[in-house]
Amino acid sequence: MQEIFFKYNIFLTAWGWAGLVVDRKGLRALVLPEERKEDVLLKIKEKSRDNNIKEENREFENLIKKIKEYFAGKKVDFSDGQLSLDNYTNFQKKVLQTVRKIPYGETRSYKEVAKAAGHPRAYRAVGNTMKNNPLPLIIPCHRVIKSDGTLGGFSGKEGIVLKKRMINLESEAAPLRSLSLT
DNA sequence: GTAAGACATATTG
DNA sequence: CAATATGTCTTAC
Repeated sequence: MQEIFFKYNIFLTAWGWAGLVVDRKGLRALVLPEERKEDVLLKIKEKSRDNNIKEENREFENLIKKIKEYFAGKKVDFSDGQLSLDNYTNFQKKVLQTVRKIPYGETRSYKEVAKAAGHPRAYRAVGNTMKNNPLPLIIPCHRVIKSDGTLGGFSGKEGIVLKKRMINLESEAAPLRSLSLT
């Protein structure tokens, strides 16, 4: 009586093909835009462990629309909606929830996140959690950078470019910047 | 101002 | 026990 547990959808954004996975509890995983659609599917299968996975074309239109708007440069808020985070430890949940509250166009350091999550010295463990973040963008781990102002990591070497691009996108879209950049 | 190294540090598998 | 998407500090360009 196992029904389908995972549903996924792949769609085209201004930055490339992106994908998402949903289970009963809520949004479970998200794949950031890539050039090739088949690579997105591959990542989705990884994240779903290939189990009971089914393509679904109608259910997530609202969320997909928001994601498309985001990559088109619109200021979008993802801080509502049900997430599926049961597999994670308490520490990881706290960190992920903390990061989720970072507003559009702003950044926090790993250290600040650690402190806000109630573990002031666990900044390095915060990095570990970011690496395993199943929901980039929704949980805006791209807004978490190093204390010295440099970017830190983002899913491999290629990923850094994307992180920078996303921060850039948000800084251009956010109109209320009193400071000009150097 | 940048680069490299040492050491501290928390959490996970 | 080892690994890590960090933080500070020190030293040497």
